Amino acid sequence: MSYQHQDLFEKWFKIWEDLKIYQVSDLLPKEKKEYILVEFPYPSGSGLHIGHAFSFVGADVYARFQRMKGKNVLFPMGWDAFGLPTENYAIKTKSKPQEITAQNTATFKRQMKKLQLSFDWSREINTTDPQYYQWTQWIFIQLFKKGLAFKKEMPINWCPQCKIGLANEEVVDGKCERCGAEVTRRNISQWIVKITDYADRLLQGLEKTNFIEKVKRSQINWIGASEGAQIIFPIELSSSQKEKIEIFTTRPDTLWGATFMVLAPEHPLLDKILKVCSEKKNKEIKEYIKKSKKKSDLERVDLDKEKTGVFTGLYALNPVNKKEIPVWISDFVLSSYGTGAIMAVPAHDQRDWEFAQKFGLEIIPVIKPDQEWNFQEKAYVDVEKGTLINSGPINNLSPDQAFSKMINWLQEKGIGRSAKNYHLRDWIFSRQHYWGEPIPMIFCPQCGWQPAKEEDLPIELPKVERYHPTDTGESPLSQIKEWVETTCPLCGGPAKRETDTMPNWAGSDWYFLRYIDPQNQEKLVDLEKARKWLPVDIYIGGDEHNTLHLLYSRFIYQFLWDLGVVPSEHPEPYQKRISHGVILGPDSQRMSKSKGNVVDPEEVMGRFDKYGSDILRIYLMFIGPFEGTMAWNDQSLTGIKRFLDKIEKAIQSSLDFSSTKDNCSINPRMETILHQTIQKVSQDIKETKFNTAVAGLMEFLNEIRAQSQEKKISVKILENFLLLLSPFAPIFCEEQWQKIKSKSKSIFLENWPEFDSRLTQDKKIEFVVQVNGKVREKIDLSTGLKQKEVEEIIFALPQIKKYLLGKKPKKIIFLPDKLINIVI
RNA sequence: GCCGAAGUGGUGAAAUUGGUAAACACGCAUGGUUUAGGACCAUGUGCCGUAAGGCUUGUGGGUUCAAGUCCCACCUUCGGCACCA
Repeated sequence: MSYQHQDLFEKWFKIWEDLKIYQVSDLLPKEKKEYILVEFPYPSGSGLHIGHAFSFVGADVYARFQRMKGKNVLFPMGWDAFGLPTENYAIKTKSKPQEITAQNTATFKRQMKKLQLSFDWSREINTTDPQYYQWTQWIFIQLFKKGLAFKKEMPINWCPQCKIGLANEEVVDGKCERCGAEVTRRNISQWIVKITDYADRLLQGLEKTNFIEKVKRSQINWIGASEGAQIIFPIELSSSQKEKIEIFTTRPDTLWGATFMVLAPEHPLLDKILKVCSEKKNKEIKEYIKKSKKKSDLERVDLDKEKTGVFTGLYALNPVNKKEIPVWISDFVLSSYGTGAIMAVPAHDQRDWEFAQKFGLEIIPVIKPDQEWNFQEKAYVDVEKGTLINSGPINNLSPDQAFSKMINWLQEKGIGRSAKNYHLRDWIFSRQHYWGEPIPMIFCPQCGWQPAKEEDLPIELPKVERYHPTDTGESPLSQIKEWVETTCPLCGGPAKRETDTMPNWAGSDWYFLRYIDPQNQEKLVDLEKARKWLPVDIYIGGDEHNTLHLLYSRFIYQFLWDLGVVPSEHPEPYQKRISHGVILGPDSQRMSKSKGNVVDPEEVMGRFDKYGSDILRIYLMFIGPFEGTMAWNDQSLTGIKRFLDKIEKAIQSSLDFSSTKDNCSINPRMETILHQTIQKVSQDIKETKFNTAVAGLMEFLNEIRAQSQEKKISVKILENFLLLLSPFAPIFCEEQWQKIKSKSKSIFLENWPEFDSRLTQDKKIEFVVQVNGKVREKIDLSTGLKQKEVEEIIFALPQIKKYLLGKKPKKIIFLPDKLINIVI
C-alpha cells in the first residue's frame, strides 16, 4: 500500500474506531436489529486471499448499507482455527500450533482492517481459545447425556506404511498422499453422534427458512428420506440354526421379482456364516472381505465399476412365495445405508441387473412397462409406471396400489413393516489428531464412559512436544501419560481420558451464538440476549458449506433448542442463507499455494497511489455477480480508478464554482435520474446484486456529467451520490464528504437517501414499434399515451407504412409506455 | 455414479422474469492533446454486407403476436459428495 493511502487508512481507521461506529449495543430495540453473519475463515498461513476479500467485502457493503438504513447491525468476525493444515505445518516446522495460529490470525486481522471491513472486533472469537471451546465440549457432554453420542467401531483410511489414519483429502487415487502406499480401511472405535434422530426435524425446519432454493435442495437431498418397507427374510444356516436377514426396500411391490439377496461385507451375520460354511468357502469369503476394505464407499457404489461378489452357499426364503433364493456378498451394498443387506430385484434395478448378468442369476420381470422392453438387455427402473405381473395376488395393479397393498400384507403377516430410511448417516465425531478440541470423556474400568464434570471444563489441550499421529492410530494425546491418567468423575477410581479430538465442524456449528454473548463465563449464551439477536437474518457463505456445515449447525442448534439453551420462539437459527461465488486463479483453477496462482489483496491494493482499498473493493463488487464463479483478471481495475478520478474532479469543479451557495439548479431530468439511482442501488444492495449497483452508480455519473453544462454538478446531487457509493468505497467517500461538508460528522453516521417514487417516473420514453414481432422503429413519446393516440402517430410514419404494404393489421398488441406490435 | 449449477461480443458481464439482446466496464480503432511515453478528452466498436438489408444468446425442435427467458431432446463446462475447511 502506498504512503498516501496508508496515511488515509490510519487516519480514518482511528477516527471510526473512536466513534465506535461498528460496535453494536445489546440495549437498542429488537425491532431494528439485523444480524449479518459471514462464515469465519480458517486462518491459513498464506494470509487472506482475494476470494476471502470478495465475500467479506460483499458482506461488508451489505452491513454498511443496513447501518445507514438505521438498522442496529451485528456484524462479527472470528477464527475457525483448529485443523489439519496448521497441525501439519507445525509438525513440518517443529513449531507449536498455538503459536502458528496466533501469527495467522494476526495477519488475517490486519488484512481485514486494511480492507475496511466493518466488523465489530469487540466480539471476536476463536475456536481454539479454551474459553470458547469449553462450550464446544459442554455441548458434547449434553449430547452424551441425551444418548446422542456413543462409541462404535467405524472404518478409517489407514496408511500401513506411515501407520497413521488419513483424512479423505489425504488419499489420492487410493494412495497415501505422503508416501504413495496403498491405503486400506481399518476399524477403530470412534465417537458417533446420532444426527439421524433429527433427520425429520432437519427436513421440516427448512420450511420455516428463507434459504435460496439450491441450498434447500442440497439439504433435502443430503438427508435423502425415502419411504419404503423393512422386510424379514428367513435363512437357515444349519438345520438347528435359524436366522433372519432384514432388508430395507423402497419398492416392496417388486418382492416377487427378488431372486437373490446381497449382504455388505461388514454385515454382522457373516461371522455366523463363516462358522458354518466349508473351509474353501470360508477362505473365499474372507479374501473378498479383505479386498473390499481397500475401497472407499464412493468407489464401491460406482456404477461404472465391474461388479464383484462371492456366493455364501446359503439360501434365504422369499417370504411371499417361499422360493429359495441365493445369498451373496458384494461391496456395492453399504453397511452404513439401510440395514446393510438388500433383496435384489434384477429386473428393476440396474445394479442388481448387472450383478445378475455377471453371475448368471435369475431375472424375473414383475412390472410390465407401457412401452417395449427386453429384460435381457437392461433393467426397467422407471417403476412408478406400468402394471404388475408375475406377482400372484397383486397382478394387474399399478405399482402405487401394489405398494400400499404390500405394506398392509407384510404388517398383517408380521414379516415386515412400513419404514422410512435416510441417506443421512450418523456423524463420525472422532479425529486421531492433536489440533482439535479434546473430547471431554473419561473411561473408567468400573463405570464405563463418563463425561468430565462440567465444572472441570475446559479440558485443555496439553502442551506437547510432538504432534505427529502415533503408530497405533491413536491421537498424539495418548502419549502424554500425566494427561491421560485421571480419576473417574463417578467413583473416583483410576480412569483414562479420551484422547481423540473433535472434528473441525464442532467449533463452527454454534459460533454464531457466541458472538451474541462472547464474554459470558456462566453460560454458552445469555437467553435474553439470544432472544434479542436471533435468528441470524442473513448468513453468507460458500457453496462448499451449504450441505454439511449448515446441516450440522442446524442440528446442534435444534438440539440446544430442545435443551432450552436458545429461545423457544426461534426453532431455526438462520433466517436466510445465500452463497457467494468463488474467485479462481488467473488460470481458471482453484487458488492454491502449490499451483502458485494465489492473488494477494494487499498486493493489488498497493498498486494504486491513493484509494487502494476503495479501488479493490469496488472492483471486486463490479467484477461479476456475487454468487458467480469467476477467474481473477485485473484488466478492468483501471476502469475503477478512472471512475473515482472522475468523481473527484466533478466534486472539485463544483466546489470551485460555488463554495458557499448551491446555485447550480437541478433540472427535472437530473432529479429523475437521482431518484431512479437511489431506487436501483438500494434495491440491488438489498438483493446482493452488487455488480449492477456499481454499474448503476457509473451510469449515474455519466448521466449527470452529460446533463450538467460546464461540468458543474449540483452539490446536492453529489452528496447523495457519495452516500450511495460509501458502502463500497469508505475512505474515498469519507474524504470527499468532508471536502464538501467541511468538518461535518462522518458520512457513516448519515442516513441512507430515500427515493420519491413519483420522481422516478420518466416524462419521456423511447417507444418501440414492432411489425410482426420485429423492431422496426423507436420513437420518443411522452408517457401516459393511450393506444389510440399511439396508433395515430405511428400509422402516419412513412417507415411504418412501408412495412404495412397497405394491408390491414390482423391484430395489435399494445403495452403502455413501452411497445406496440402490429401483426399483419 | 448421484446431486446441483451454468453455457450471451475480442474479454468481465447486463437484461425490471415472456416485450428494444449486449447496459456498465475492459480492450481495440480513429482523431485531439502531449517534447516522447503514459495519462486525459472525443467518436466508433455483436456478426455478414459497399449498400439496401439480413443474421445473432451451446445444438436441434416446439409453444406464442413476441423467446436469452417457457416446454421437449441433445451437447459441453464447472461445483459438491460425509476425516479439507
